Amino acid sequence: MSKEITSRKENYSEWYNDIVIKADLAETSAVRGCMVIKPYGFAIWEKMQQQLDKMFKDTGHSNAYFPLFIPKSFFSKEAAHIEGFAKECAVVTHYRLKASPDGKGLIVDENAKLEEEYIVRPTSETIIWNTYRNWIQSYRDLPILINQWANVVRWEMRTRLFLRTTEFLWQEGHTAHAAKEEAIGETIKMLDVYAEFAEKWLALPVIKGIKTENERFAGAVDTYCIEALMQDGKALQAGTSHFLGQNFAKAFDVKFTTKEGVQDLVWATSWGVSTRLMGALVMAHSDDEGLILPPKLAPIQVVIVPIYKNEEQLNAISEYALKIKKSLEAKNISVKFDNRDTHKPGWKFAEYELKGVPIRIAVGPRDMENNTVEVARRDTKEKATYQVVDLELKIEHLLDQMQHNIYKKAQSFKDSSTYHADTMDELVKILDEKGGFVHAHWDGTTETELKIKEQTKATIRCIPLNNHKEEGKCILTGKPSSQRVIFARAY
RNA sequence: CGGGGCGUAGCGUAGUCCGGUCAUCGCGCCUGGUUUGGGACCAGGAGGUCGCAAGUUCGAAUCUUGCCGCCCCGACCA
Repeated sequence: MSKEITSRKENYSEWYNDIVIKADLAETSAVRGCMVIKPYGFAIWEKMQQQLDKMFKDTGHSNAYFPLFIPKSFFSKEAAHIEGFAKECAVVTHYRLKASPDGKGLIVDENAKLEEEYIVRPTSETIIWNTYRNWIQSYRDLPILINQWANVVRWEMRTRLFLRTTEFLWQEGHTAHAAKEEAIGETIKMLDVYAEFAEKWLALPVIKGIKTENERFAGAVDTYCIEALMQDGKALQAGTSHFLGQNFAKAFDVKFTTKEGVQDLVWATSWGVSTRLMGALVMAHSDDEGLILPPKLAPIQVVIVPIYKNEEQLNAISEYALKIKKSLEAKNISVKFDNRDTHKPGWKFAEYELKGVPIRIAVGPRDMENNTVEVARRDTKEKATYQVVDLELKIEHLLDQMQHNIYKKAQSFKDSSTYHADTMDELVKILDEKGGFVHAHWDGTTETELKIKEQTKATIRCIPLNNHKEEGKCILTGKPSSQRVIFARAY
């Protein structure tokens, strides 16, 4: 967390909420723990969706849709999975209301009690696997590579805008395969898709890794994840990809006939990212002036603000500005020309900075005389005067440069916030003073992991993929360890 | 669900201990004028069941009880 941020607000959550709300991304709703995603915020989510959807399709997936309600009986088939979600499910028990006898409003009609309750999906594995059973008979039916864009509900005890809301939007991929290796390949492939998306689009460096048994998704054999670091030194899981083995096939009796004519259980994966990515975006890049959006996700990439003294001047500038707007749009750059006369230029500058618009172009009479514009970039706050000739090429280049710069900045923050600890004291000291990712030896047991969590509030975020082997001793128990794992306090 | 804090105009707030011209101030909003290269200025104006309900009292934003909601910390979790 930068000094400016700490000085501005004692509490990081408050600072974060402040930006989310003031930048017009979202607000809390009357519904417990839910949020209203406002148009500007949703436009960013749509940009993410678009790109992810493209990447899913490029890797052979199709979209489909499954019901919001899951019969309770479906939900009680995979034991580990159920245990993981049972304590945070919204349950539908009735299907009708009636007028209250006292004449005040409505009450639940007890005569309309459902014979079997429905669970509002906390995730769709169960209903999807119940459906896949009917779709799969032969190896010829495999693989099934489906993604769903949906909302899910988890009745979490504690909620935070974007990071953990009761209802959230996400995509969940659910695939079925004939061979174990193929399913594992799919799991890794989608993890790579997420990592590429995070780095190239969110401008967010991530660590790809595998979760410990303790942190694993309920019902999975292996859970892979991408972990990102926020500016306050806390980690955020930004995406997961699970190898489900044959757990769901067993639970839902999904068998197929192999080429050799024998019955076998299918192999499964599931993977997802959610509106939590919006939270990651805010917490990774914002500064005290507000949001900083990577150009690739900015709903408005360039805003043109006219500076004028009277209507006549505005008309002249408008003509000048609209020409620029057109030339930029020809390069597929999204441009807003803000000619509102209800706000002054200074007000608009601050407003668009708060909203994270990457580039601001100011045009006034002085520029018209000189054939120039003033270009201000959000990430560094640098201002420069540009000649109008080939402006679209310069802006296009600048947007690329900014995308890269925002990533670089986050990366150097991540690098400088990554530490090694060889004792518990060191771990605690680093976590208390700086936060960040801490590489440390661990004996591989859940027991030790939980003890460390109890003492430090840090969890093992992941065991990095392609982790280099290194002999050492567990920082808690001193037992031998063959590699370091990543500890951090997390959201 | 535990611990802490809070609820007064669209937003942010003073006032609450010690009940009585107390409904304060700033931003925003409306009207008029002057302004416009970093959140303009002046003048005038509109806007409030003081979260809800009951109680104490001659009198309640203020005291009591109950309820509701929000924020932070914890447990839980993407």
